[in-house]
Amino acid sequence: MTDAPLILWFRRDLRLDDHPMLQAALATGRPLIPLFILDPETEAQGAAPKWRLGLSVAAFAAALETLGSRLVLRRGAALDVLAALVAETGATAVHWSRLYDPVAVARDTRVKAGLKAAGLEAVSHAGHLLHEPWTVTTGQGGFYRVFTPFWRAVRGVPVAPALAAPSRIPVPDLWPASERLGDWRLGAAMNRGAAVVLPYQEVGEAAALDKLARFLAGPVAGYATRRDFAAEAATSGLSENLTYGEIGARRVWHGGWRAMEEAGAAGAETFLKELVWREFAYHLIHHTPHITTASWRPEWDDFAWRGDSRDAEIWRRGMTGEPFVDAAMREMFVTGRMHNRARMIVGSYLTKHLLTHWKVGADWFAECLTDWDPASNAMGWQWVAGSGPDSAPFFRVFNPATQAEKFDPGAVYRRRFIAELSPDPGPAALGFFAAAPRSWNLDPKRPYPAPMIDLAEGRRRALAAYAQRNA
DNA sequence: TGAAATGTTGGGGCG
DNA sequence: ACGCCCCAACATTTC
Repeated sequence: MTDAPLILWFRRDLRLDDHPMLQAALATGRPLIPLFILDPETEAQGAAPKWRLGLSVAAFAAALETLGSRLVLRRGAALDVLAALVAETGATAVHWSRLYDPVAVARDTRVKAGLKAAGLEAVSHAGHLLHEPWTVTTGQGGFYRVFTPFWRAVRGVPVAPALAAPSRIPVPDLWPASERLGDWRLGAAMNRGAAVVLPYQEVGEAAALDKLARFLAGPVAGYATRRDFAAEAATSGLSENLTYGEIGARRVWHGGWRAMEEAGAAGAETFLKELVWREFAYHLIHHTPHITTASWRPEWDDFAWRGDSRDAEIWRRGMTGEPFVDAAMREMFVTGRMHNRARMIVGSYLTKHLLTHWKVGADWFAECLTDWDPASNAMGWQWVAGSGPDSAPFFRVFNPATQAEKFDPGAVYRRRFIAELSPDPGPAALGFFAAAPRSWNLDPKRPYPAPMIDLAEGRRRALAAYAQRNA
C-alpha cells in the first residue's frame, strides 16, 4: 500500500513556479491530487473574471499534464467537495495557498474547521503576496494606513526567494473522477463578448513568465516616465496573471529588483512600487475587510452619493461624450483591462462629476475586468472617491479633457477605442460594438454623443456637495 | 498619482 | 532715465 495522498486545493495560485504550497506538499513525498473547485463563492464572480478564470484553469490543467499529473475539477460547496474527495481517495490532508479577502477568508475558515473536525490535516500556505499582511507593522505594532511609509517599510524587508517549478509531481494510484471544464460554462455570461476579448488575453504561467522577461528586458527602463501615457505599451501587463496566480508576486519582485540593481533603472523602482501597491491593498483588506463593502472612512457613508442611475448606465456604456472617459470604458469592455491612469479618470468622473457611489463603479469593474482583484479594486475605488485610507481628497477632481491633453497627446488612445472619432476605426474600436449587448442598441455610424455634463459645471456641483457635507 | 484661482515677479514696450 | 502698465511665467493657495 502506498502513502495516503494529499489534496492540493488550487484557487488563485494556478502555477507551478514560485509556489510554497506545492513545494511543501512535494517535500512530504506523498502522492498529490491537484484540485480546483467551482464553489458558490467563485460562481458569484463577474462575467469577465469568471470567464478569464476558465482560461486560466485550462492552462494550468494542461501544464500539470505535461508533468504527468492532472487537475481534478469538482463543483459544489468547498467543504462538501473536499469531504467527498477525501472519502474517495483516502487523502488525509488538504493544502492551499492563503487568500485574504473577506469572502475567501470566511469560506476558508469554515473549511479548515470542518476538515479538522473530521480529523484531517488542513494546511494553509503563503504564496499570493510578498509578505503576509500581519507581518508588516508600524513602529507602534499597528498596520499602515498610508502608502509611503508602508513602501519604506516593505522596501527593506527581504522577500522570500521564488522557488523553482518542480520537474515531477507524484501521482495517486487511481485518479478520482473529474468534471469537464466546458460543462461549467464559465463564459456563459460573456455572451458574444468572449470572442472579442479573447485576443487580448495572455493566459497561463508560460505566457506570464515570458511577459515578465520581455518587460524586464526593455520597457521597465522607461517605466517611470512612460507608464502614464495611455496609448503606450509601457507597462508590464501582468495584472491579469497576478490575479489568478499564473505568476508569483515574489518572482516578479525579484525580477524587478535585479533590473534595478543591474541597470540602475529608475523605472524598475517605480515598477516595484506598483507591485507594493498591490501588497498595500492586501494589507488593507486584511486589517480592514470592510473596505470591500463600505466606505473605509465611515463619515463618507453619510455623503449624498447617488446610487445606480441612468447616468451611471451611460458611463458604463462608454457614451458620456467625454472622449478619454469613453475610450477607457470601451477599452475595458473590449480588452478586459484598462490603463491605470484611465482607471483614475473614469473613477473620478463617476464619483465626482456624476456624484455616484464608488460601489457602482467597483461593481462594474468586477463585472468587466479580466484582471479583477478584490483588494486592488476596493482600494482603488475608495482612493479615487476620497473615502479610503491615504486617498485622494474629494476635492481633487480630475479634468478628463486636461488629462487627455497630458497623457494622450495626439488622441491615439481615444481614437483606438472610439470608432466614432476615426474615419477608419480599428479592430479595438469596432470590437466594442461587437461585444456590447444588443439591448444597448449601439451603432458605430451614429455620431459621437455630446458631453452628458459640462465639465466645469460637474466640478462645481461636486465641490458644492463636498462643501455641504462639511457644513 | 489635480485643477483652478489667486498672488508674485520680472522683462519689455511705451510715453 | 524713469515709472507705469501689461502679461507671461511661475509659485502659492484653495477647493
